[in-house]
Amino acid sequence: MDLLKSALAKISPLSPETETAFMDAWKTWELPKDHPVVRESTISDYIYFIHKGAARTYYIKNGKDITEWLALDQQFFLSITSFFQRSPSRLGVHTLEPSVISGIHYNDLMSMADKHHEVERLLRKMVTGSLILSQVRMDSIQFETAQQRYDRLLAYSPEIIRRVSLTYIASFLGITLETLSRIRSGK
Amino acid sequence: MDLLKSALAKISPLSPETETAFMDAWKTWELPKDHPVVRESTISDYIYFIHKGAARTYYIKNGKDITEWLALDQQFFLSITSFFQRSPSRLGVHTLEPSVISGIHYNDLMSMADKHHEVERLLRKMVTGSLILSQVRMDSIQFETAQQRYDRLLAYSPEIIRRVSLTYIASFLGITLETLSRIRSGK
DNA sequence: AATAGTTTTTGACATATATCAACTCGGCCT
DNA sequence: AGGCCGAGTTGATATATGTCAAAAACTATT
Repeated sequence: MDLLKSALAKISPLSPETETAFMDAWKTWELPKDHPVVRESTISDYIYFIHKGAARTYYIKNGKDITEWLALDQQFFLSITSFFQRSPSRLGVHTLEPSVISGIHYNDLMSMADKHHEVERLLRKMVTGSLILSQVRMDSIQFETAQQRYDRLLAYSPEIIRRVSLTYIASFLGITLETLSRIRSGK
Repeated sequence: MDLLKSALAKISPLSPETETAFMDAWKTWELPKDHPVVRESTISDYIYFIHKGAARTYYIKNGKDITEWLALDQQFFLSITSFFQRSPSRLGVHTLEPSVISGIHYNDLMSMADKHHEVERLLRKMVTGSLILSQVRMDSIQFETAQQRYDRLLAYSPEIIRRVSLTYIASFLGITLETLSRIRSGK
């Protein structure tokens, strides 16, 4: 729980009382490799935090499996549209390694945000961070070549390249496995 | 000011006292056509609301003028990364029509969000809405063809196509003017 | 109405990346 | 150890969209 606490504290500090109450709302699961976390076509009710391990957010687009997000140790992840719009998402999530994952349910988070201004602020900052990331990623997809996107990932998160299979990385970067392979071999 | 009030109320209601205080923090400008709103390479200090008119958010990427966002009547707009990260942005904004625009300064917004839980909640919901939009747009850029993106814009906001020049629409859709022209002529 | 200026269209060609298909590599199982 | 299976590589070809250049269609101004 300490990793989660300190990850949250980095985003926005909570008073001791609020923190205690807030931490109580999180549940924790220990999952083996290749285990589902969120089933496709359901409403994704949780924001997750991965203490240790790796998880992949994906969906099927035109019969193809697309990696939407890759989360390694100490990262948060969620199905944004499903969670906030309370609508079933095409998104699924599964572990890529044995992982320890915590999650907080939408209802619990919202009622805490309602009760505690500090939690509302924390949530606002988390969402803002996500939004900035989303903008950067959009820019990258729209204007950078496949090579540049790969280089950016390598710089930003070499861990991903070390721990995740190329098939998943390719669709995460929005390119095919073949193109990624050619990029890595240097043309 | 009523348009702004009701746009805000639609996102998250404020108590009468908070609303009064909050509305006071907004400034309003009346601008002619083709007038700058935010200069490039400065920190964008405001979240804007356009009562009536049209504005374009743009930046220069590799010597090209790229439209980042188009806002018509009753929409909010801002330079997300610059505003929240407090960093100079490459982003500029200018009017495309004679417009009435209001804005709230970062410092004022943040101090109000600090003081009033309700404002914090409003801000959180605005950011969440932006995030969802950003996700949808990313998905569109990554997986839809130019034709599909144009069709989507036509369905979602025919006003934009009626009032904004094709040059700007093209870069907003992430395609060239020539490609857009061919799409419109039906191949 | 004529001119000048901008915006849009059209055409020929270039290019990054996708697609399809075959081959290779490396780990895993009995 | 041999063989199998999924993952990754390599090659040939296809395609959507970009680039460059010129023509045409609007718009505004005198």
